[in-house]
Amino acid sequence: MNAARISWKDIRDELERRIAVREWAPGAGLPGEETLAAEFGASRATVNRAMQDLAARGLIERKRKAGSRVSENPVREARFVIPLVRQEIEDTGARYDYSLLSREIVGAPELVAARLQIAQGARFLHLRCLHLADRAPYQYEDRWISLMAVPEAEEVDFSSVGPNEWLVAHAPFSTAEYAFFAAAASGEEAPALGLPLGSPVFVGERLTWLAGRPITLVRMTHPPTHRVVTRL
Amino acid sequence: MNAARISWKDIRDELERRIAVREWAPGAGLPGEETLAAEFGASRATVNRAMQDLAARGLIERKRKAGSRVSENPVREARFVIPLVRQEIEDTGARYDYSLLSREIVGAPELVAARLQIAQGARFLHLRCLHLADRAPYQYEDRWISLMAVPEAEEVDFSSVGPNEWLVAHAPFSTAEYAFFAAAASGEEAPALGLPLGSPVFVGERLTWLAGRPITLVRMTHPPTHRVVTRL
DNA sequence: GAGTGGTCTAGACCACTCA
DNA sequence: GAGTGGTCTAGACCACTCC
Repeated sequence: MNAARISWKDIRDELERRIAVREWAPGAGLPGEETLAAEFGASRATVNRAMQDLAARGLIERKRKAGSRVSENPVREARFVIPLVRQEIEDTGARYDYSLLSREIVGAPELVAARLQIAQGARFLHLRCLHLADRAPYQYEDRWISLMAVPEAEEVDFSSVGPNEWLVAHAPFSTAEYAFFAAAASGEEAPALGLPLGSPVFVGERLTWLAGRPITLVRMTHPPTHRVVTRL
Repeated sequence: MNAARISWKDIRDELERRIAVREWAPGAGLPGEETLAAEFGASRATVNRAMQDLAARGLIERKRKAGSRVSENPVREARFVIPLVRQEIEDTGARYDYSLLSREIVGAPELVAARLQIAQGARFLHLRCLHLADRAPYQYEDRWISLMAVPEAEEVDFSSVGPNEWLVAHAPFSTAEYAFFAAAASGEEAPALGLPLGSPVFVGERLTWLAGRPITLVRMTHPPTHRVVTRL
């Protein structure tokens, strides 16, 4: 035996290289798995693994009978990690602080009910919190928790543990929707974040469900210095 | 034969269900692949495929010798599709229009050079464009193209084809970095988008390289109605 | 050292889709 | 109908990591 057995990652990288240098132009067909397997001296399963990876990232499109081809419009996908605020802050080496600004049990207002597709007036726990990085406001959190879905939350005092952390540990979810957008700092957000009213803020909104039942809705507001970054 | 052979997706879904209903709590260990294979009446490779999928989505963590365990902090990953503006607009059924606002060849200013990690003053094509959806401003594009990396761009008149579309078809890239953030509309952006100066805008910034050489830097500015949405 | 996941192989059958 | 990808199997060896 001389060389190490070829890995599916090697094959993937080589295929990716050929696409990058236009050896296979966009729209052009790739050789079949069998052919490539022979070329690389690997089994078809290994080639398949490599090509599945490329397909999953949108670099190639695969169809039975038709074969594989380089995507015309590389539907590039960006992947963002969505960590807990605390982790996010501590990972930068900064000190994390948390404070609960308000806590009340109320019927869901129209806006919240509509967003979660439930009846207006359902009992909810409404929390307002602030997360700080090195004593500076990092994120203002406005959260609604369905007491129908998570009744235990009613007994919890969120003064020392953030609702996100508590929910992660106590309430599983099956589906989530996440949205990013820019907005003007509201009369609640601006003072909490120490910004002038109407400043641009970066907002992340998240909704989660378990088996169709809404669990929580949260609006996370960041100062305009905040960036969400990813590499492709 | 009675039942269809079990699929790795079936196994994945079943494992995911057990995690969702806390049959396996966060932090708890999962059975080994061999055990699960026996339970499901499948081969270890099939179970492996299912578990790899869960691991890729951050639901479980896997370690040799230690085994697999349910993630304590489900490091949920969000995946966003990054389409061409035109596609993005036309997919909503809206009419797409494009206009070139300015085109000039200049040395890279300090800010751009720093961002791309190149020498200041390198020759760049600087374009300013506007993309409209149903006649309304949708995205203001401020783009820098390295003429060293893409010399053909110098001959191209971008009055009818957007630089993004042209680049996708003519300039491959190997690495890209993408960032989202909120900002206040600048003196260039505000009038182009028909917004008051200083309005909150949603900005996407993208840098691409081919084999270490910078190709293009683009800042895409959207009105505050813009949302980037994803489902997990 | 030993257990668990990571990966490869060779062969097989199936399912989708194009012609 | 036939070609190509999708997937499963059974067995094997390797690599990492914990003890």
